[in-house]
Amino acid sequence: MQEFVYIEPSKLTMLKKERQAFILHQVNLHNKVLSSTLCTEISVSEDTIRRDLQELSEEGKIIKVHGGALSHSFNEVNFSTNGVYSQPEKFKIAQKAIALISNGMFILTSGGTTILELARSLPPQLKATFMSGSIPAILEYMHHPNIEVIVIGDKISKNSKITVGSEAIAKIKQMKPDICFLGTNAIDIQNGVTDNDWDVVQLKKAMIESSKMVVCLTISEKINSTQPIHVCDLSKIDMLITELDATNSLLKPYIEAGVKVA
Amino acid sequence: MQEFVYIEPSKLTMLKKERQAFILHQVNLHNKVLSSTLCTEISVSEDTIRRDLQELSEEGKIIKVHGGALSHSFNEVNFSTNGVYSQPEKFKIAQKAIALISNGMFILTSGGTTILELARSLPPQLKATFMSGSIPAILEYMHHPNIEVIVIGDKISKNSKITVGSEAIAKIKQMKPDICFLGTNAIDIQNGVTDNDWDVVQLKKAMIESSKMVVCLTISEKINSTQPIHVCDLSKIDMLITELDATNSLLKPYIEAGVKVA
DNA sequence: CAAATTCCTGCATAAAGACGCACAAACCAG
DNA sequence: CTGGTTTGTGCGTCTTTATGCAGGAATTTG
Repeated sequence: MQEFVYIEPSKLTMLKKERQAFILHQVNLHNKVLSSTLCTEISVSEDTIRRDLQELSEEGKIIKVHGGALSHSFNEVNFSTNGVYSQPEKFKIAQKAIALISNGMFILTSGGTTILELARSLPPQLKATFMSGSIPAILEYMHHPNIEVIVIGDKISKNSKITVGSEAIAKIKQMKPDICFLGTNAIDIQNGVTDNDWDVVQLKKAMIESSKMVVCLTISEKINSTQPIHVCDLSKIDMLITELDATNSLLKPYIEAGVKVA
Repeated sequence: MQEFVYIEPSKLTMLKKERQAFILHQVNLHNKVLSSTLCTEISVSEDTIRRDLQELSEEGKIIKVHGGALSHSFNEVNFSTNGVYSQPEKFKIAQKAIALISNGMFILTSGGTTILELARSLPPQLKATFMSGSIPAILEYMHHPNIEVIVIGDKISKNSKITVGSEAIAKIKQMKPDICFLGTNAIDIQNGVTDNDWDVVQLKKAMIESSKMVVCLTISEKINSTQPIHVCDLSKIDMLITELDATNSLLKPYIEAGVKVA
């Protein structure tokens, strides 16, 4: 019935999931998409696009608005460093993470709000070198009196506010940090650490490979959840830090898998 | 001001949320916006702006007043409010600088409050690539809807809030930007451009060498002043932008020395 | 107080969304 | 293979939303 049945068999395999992945990628890339452009790009009806946006929105991956969709970075006003929503969980996580840091260490960090909380909570007397490509995190490190900040340069990914690309990865590979703190979007037993932004995943992979010790920070909410793109197996993780007590049953499988927990 | 000739009417569509995010950003930065300015900037009717301001005001994000809106003074953004010195002049400078930029250009900028004002004033429709090592400037570029941002990585110099060092210089040398905008600390006829931070000077030298066109931005107050470290001779400068009218006698010697003035 | 903005209230219109329905393709027992 | 079920997609119709426009009211300003 539809004309595309005969035109391009390769495009025929543009399944729903595939299409949604494409849309999500576009949103993450450009921070916004218009339904109209999408439907010409993918050659489907506006209805289908709308349904896709609807679903993605229900999954919390994008924000649907009249005429298209936006990435989350739009209404998350984490730009103002004055803690709008003070999150006690993240504070707790930050405290545990800080306990791992000693004077003179060389620390590599990813982005994300948990890392940001860590950055804010660093004790003023701490002397260390922090390296990151996350602009918000760099801002925080910069305010600290005794911390040296190394910026990883490359193109900025606007939605994650972090530099991504081959230059960034190459730079990371030259380093051998004592600890790598990873803000973690999803972690589970089967798939290990997963994420939803391809560029960020590449970066995290490099960070994990380079570092002497890899520490994942995450609120318990994200434990046992999965995102589409694989970052690393559990075996690569040295420690998992959540706001939970180490004895919490939710963490037990991870301990059994050989991950330290704090 | 300059006009942006726009070929693609489809891309002109700015989603409501997007527009409001932009407005909110402007309000937070400048602490005030005028409806009239906004409606020419975003190219929508004044009515739409008013409705946006209305909604943002109802959400408590701004304070609507006759003729525009104000930011909540308690929610201060750390950088914008640390007493930007002589802002009206810098705004004027920024406007002149923006007139030089066209869609698709690759722009290199240094740091400093004048550059920051330039970054804030970039019209939302402008599509260009900006490269900088200045964290505050990067923050601004990052919030712009259509600008790609390349971060120059290296160690952060805390007092100038910019990345400095051999890595940064090496990176700059690989580039060939269309325009280089230099925030300028001191300039005079005999010594040309001078500055007071060794690392920053090294960086600026590299920027000047790499760029097709070098534009110095400075408030007139700094004209005919000298700093200890030499950056470059006047001959390297293609254009000097101040808040003054080009006919001002203060600028005459520079014009005679072959520097364009705006 | 008068002139000029700016604001508000409808209203018109075009675009986008929601909902029901049809139909093809895939899926799945038997 | 077959007949039923599920799923995905597109098409109409109707509703909602967004935006601009026109006027009269309200306000700032000199």
